[in-house]
Amino acid sequence: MNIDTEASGPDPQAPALASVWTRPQRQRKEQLTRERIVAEAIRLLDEEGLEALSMRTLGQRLGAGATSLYRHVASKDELIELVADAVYGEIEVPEIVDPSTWRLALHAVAHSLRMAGLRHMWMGQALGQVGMTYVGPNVVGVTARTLGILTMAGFSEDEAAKALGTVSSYVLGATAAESGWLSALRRNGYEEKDWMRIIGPTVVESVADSGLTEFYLEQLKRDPQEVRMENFSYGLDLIIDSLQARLAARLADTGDRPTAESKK
Amino acid sequence: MNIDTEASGPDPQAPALASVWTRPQRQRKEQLTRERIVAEAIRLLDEEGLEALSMRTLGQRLGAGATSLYRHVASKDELIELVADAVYGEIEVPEIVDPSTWRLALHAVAHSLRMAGLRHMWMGQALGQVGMTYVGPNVVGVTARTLGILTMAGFSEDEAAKALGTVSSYVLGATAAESGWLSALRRNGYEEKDWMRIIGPTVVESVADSGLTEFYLEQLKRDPQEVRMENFSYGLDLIIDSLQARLAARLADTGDRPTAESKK
DNA sequence: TCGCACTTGCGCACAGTGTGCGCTATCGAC
DNA sequence: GTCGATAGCGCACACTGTGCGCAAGTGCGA
Repeated sequence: MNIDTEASGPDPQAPALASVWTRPQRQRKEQLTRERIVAEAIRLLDEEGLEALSMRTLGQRLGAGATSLYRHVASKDELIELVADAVYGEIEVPEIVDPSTWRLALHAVAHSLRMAGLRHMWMGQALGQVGMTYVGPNVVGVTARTLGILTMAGFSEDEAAKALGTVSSYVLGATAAESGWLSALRRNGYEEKDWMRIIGPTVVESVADSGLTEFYLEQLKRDPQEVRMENFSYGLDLIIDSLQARLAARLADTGDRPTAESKK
Repeated sequence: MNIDTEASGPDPQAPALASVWTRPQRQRKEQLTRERIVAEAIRLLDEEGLEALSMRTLGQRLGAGATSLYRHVASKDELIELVADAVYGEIEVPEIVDPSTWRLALHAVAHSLRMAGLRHMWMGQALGQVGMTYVGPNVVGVTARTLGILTMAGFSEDEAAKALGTVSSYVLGATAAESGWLSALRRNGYEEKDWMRIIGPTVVESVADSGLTEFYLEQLKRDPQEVRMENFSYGLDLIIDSLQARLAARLADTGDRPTAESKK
């Protein structure tokens, strides 16, 4: 019997089949990889928020022990960096052909970034936790491509960098505030509209002596989502308008066509 | 002996003196108050950063047990809200008399906010953690006074609110990025200059295919602190310039003097 | 003056965290 | 078939926020 088992088994096909089915079982359990870990982390974060992300629960969701993750990820902070960079991978930077469309392109990037931030409402917290200036490949990619748009449009490299810095600071700040607000609401089980009705009076009272009450009361009647979008666009336009003015001044000085000098 | 002890003690002065010196000892230990807790928390945060703030160490610094703090503060999150609001208390909003100086005033508020954020480099993280849109008295105060400046200058309430939202999103985003960057450096024991020299080549390599290398290399030679300040001012001017343009357009339409209509 | 209610502080305990260490399987190459 | 490498895991440690119940002290009414 022992010999049988070793040689070919009682039923020659059984062990072969067993080994075929047991070996993949390990692999069917879809070996832990950095990609799988990051993907599942994002799913967990989207569902439960940043404070719910622990190595133990993440491991559990992957059918693995907590410490197994450390074979692929050096620390929780590193994982957060990876996850943040992955979100930047969702950002779309349009390939522009006509440099004069830089305005639209920049708009698109900004809105894409905002939408990513709102899809993953933990993004603001995560960036704060991790330093906000790590250099992941996707971040670098988005940055480089957007800078490309601006230099093609005629901005100097120096000004393009400053401009992009301004836009992304604004977008990140605004989006962090928005998503922080929204997730705070959700954590307390409120709907956006209800909350407005509850906190509204308090806010109004607080600023009563500034004579601003009517305006705030007016705000409460509108669709909050629409208001947020409008506010965001307002600020973005403010910045882009100024950029356009500077670009015009610059081009008037040199008298150059933008495409001629920078489109290599 | 028992009777002695009860009546007046072996040495009559000893117990009296003891009670005199032991009772104040409790009060000398400067009773725990919310203010003291918040102040010490800020000190701890400034010295050691957000991740070093634990109820136990904070209690220890105050000569108290960890759970004693909970008599004055509902939770750690609430403490962070208090601490964040306290920082807003450091912001200076100039009292303006001439409405046309709104530009300068807004500049001053923005820079004051940035400086507060850099003085307390944990501020960005804290705001992210706590929702960023809580309504503490100091936040409300700064907001209301700044809105006052803008409406006095001639902005409608609607536009003043949007404008302030834009500015503070930008400032918070930019400052969070700056302080995140700086504290990440400090955590790893680098000086700003050293780091630039270390990471510089990597960044340059990353964006090499965009042909932006010369510019980045140039950046590395300058004083980083000055560069950061310049970048911040660039973005702020971008926004304020646009605001001025909108205000001019608005006033041209109505033909009103700003002071006449809004100065109460 | 006494006594009582009430505040303030604290120790204990619990559940949960990130992560280092060392063991055990399994896999790929010779 | 044997062996080195590597992935995964259990255990353990130090540490976290915070609920609970008890002790000490305070101020107020009788």
